[in-house]
Amino acid sequence: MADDIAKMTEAEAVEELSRLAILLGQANTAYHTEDQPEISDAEYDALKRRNADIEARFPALKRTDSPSDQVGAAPSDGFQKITHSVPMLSLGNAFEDADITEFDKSIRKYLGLAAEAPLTFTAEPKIDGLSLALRYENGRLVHAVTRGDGATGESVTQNARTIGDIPETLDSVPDLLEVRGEVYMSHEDFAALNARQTEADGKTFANPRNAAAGSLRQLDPTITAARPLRFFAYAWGSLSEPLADTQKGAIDRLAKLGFQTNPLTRLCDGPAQMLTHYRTIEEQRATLGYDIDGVVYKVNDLGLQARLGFRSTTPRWAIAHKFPAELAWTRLEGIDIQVGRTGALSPVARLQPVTVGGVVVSNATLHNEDYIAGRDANGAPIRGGKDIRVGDWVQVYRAGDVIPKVADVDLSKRSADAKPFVFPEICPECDSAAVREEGDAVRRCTGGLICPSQAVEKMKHFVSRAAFDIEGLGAKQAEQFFEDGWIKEPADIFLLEENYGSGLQQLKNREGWGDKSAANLFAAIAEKRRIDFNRLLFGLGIRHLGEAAAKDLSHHFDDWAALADAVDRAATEPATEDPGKAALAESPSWAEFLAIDGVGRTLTQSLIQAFSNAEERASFDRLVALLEIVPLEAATSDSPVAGKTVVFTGTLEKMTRAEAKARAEALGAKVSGSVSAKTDIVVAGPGAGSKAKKAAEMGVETLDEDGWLALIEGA
DNA sequence: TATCCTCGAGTTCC
DNA sequence: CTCGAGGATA
Repeated sequence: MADDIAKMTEAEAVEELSRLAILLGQANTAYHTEDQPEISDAEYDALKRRNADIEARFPALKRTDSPSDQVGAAPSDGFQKITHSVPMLSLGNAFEDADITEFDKSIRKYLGLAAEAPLTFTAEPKIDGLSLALRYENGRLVHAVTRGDGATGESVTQNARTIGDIPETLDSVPDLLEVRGEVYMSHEDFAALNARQTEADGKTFANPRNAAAGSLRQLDPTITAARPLRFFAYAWGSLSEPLADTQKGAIDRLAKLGFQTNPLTRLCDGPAQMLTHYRTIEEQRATLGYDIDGVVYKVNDLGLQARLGFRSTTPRWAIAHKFPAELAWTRLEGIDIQVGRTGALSPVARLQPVTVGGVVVSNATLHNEDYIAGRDANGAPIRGGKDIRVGDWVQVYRAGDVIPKVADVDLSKRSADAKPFVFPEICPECDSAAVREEGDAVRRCTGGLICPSQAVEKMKHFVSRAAFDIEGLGAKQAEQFFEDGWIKEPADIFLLEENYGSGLQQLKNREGWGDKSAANLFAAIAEKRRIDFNRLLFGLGIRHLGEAAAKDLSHHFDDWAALADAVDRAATEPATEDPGKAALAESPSWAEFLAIDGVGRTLTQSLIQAFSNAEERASFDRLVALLEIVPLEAATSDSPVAGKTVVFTGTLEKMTRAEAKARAEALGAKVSGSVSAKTDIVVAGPGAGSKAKKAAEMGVETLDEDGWLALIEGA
C-alpha cells in the first residue's frame, strides 16, 4: 500500500475515491468508444489498484458505484430483480398504411380534436435489439435494468457500464433521470463476433439481436465488455423534472447529454408525412448497418401524451409500424395435435427446417381445425380454410418476428395423392371424446384431469410466472415430477418435502440435481406457502379466469372462504339453460358476481362448474389448507377520488369521455354508466338530463367539469 | 343488438 | 404475438 494512503484522513479518502471513480469512468468510456484509450493499460490498472487499496483501508467509504465492482469484478450469481418505477410497456402494432390513418383518427377522437387541427408526431426507426432502462441519480448511473415482463426486469448494471454509448456520469441533469433505449449490435460487429466465436468454440449467434441479448446477460462483465454493444436512447421513465415539453425536445436533450439518438428521427405533421418517412427509412434499411423492424410514431406534444395515457399494455400515443415479415416456403412434413390445459386440441405443423428471419424454424402453429380444412362434411368450402395437407409446400413467416405461422399453401405443387387432413374427434392423449361447441373455433378434449396432457399442462400453469412462480420448479421440473408421480395435484407440491424429503437421494441421482438444489427447491416452495390471493386464483387454472379476472375477484372477495361461499350459493340458483335470461341476473348470488367489473356470466358459470366438481373442489380444499393466503391490497391511492364510484353525464368540454374515464380510473375511482345507490359523484356537463336529475333526487354529490378537474388536480 | 376493447389461451425459438 | 371470444358500452 502506498504511503500516502496509510496517512490519509477520512475526508481525503472520500475525495480521492471520488476522483478515481471519475478518472476510471472516463477511461472506461474512452476505451469502449474510441480506438485509442486515453491512458495505458498499466496506468489504468494502477488507478484501479489504488482505488482498491483505499477501499481496503476505509471499507465504510466504498462508493455504491465503486469502480472495483465494475469491469473485471468477480461474476455475480444471477441478476437481481428490479421493479420498474414506471412500467416498460410494449407498443401497439400497425402493419398497413390504413392502420396509421386509423391511429391518427383514434387519437383525435380521444382528445376531441377536429380533423384539421394540427397534430404532430415523431417518427423514428424501431431498433431490433433489447430495451434497457438506465437510472441516473445525481448524474451517476446507478442501475441498468432490462425490460423483463415490463413490470420487473433484471439488473445488468455492471454489464451496461461496459457499453461505450452509455455514459457513466451526466452533467446538469435532474436529480433523478431514467433514460430508456435499445441495446443493439451492428452488422459489422456481429459478423466479426461470429467469426471469433467460430474460432473459439464454434457457437455462433443466429442474429445480431440474439448476440446482443446473450452479451448483455453475461454473468461476467468482462465478457460483455469484449462484445461491441451499442445503445440508442429514445425514451425515459421516472424523472424528477421534465426533460422538455415535446418528444422531439426530450430526444434532443438526451443527445446533448451525450447519448446516441437515432439520426433518422423526424417530426411529421400527419399520416401522409409519417408514411413518407416510413418509405424513406424502409429504403435505407439495408444500408443502415444495424437491424430495424419498423418505424415508431409518437405524439410529439408531451401534454397530449399525458392526456392520452395508457391502455392496459400499450400507450395510446404511440404505435409501431412494422415492416412486412420475411416469408419462406418449405414442405409440411406432418401435422401433430397438442392438447392444452383447457383441453384445446391445437394443430402444429412439423416442417422441413427452413430459415425465416435469421432463425431456423421447424414447427409452426396451424391455428385450428378450420384453418387446415378446405371443405366441411357436406363439401361446402370453409371460410378462412386453406385446405392444408401433409406433403404440401407451405409459406411460413414469423408473426411479430417471433411466432412461426403457416401463412399459405401452394396448391399447384400438391401431389396427386395428398389427402385432406382428418382432424381427430378423439383426444390423441387420452382417447376421450373431443368435442366442438356450437360456434366455437376449438375442439376440446372432454377427459378433464383424466387426460395426462391436460393434467400436466395445468400443473405447468400452476407453477408459471404469473401464478406461484416457484424458483427451481419451472415447467420442465413440474412435468418431470408429475411423470414421477410425486406431484399429482397442486397440493402435492407443498407436501413434496414431507413425502419425498428422503427422496433427496433420488433427486441427487437425477441429472443436474444435488443436495443443494433439493434444499433450495424446498426452501423456494416453503416461501410460496404465503401466496397472494389473486395468484392463487389464477394458478387454479379455471377456464376464463386469467390474471385480470383473478385480480377483479380478489378485490371483491376478502378471502377464499368468502369466494367459495358465494360460488356455492350461485350454484344452487336456477339452472342456466339459457344464460341470457333475466331470471339469472335477478338471483342475488349471481348478481353479486355480475356486479364485479370484468366478471360476466361465462366466468361465473365456469367458477360454478369448477367448484361443483367434487374432485376438483377437494383438490382446491387440500391445497388451500396448506397455504396462507394474502389478500389483495386495495389500490392504495391517496387521491381524493380513490375508491369512489363516479358517473359522467352530459357533454364534457375539456376532455372526451374515454379520457375522463381513464383518468378517473388511474386515480383509483370506478367509473359507472348509471346513477345508483352506489354512486358517489356525478360529473354533469351541459345538456345533462335524467342522470343529473336522479343524482339530485338521491342527494348524490354533483360537480360540473371544472369542479371535477379542481378535485383531481395535483393527484 | 352491434361494436369496440380487453382478456385469455395457445404458439416457437433462443 | 395473434386469434377468438367475453364483457362493457352506445
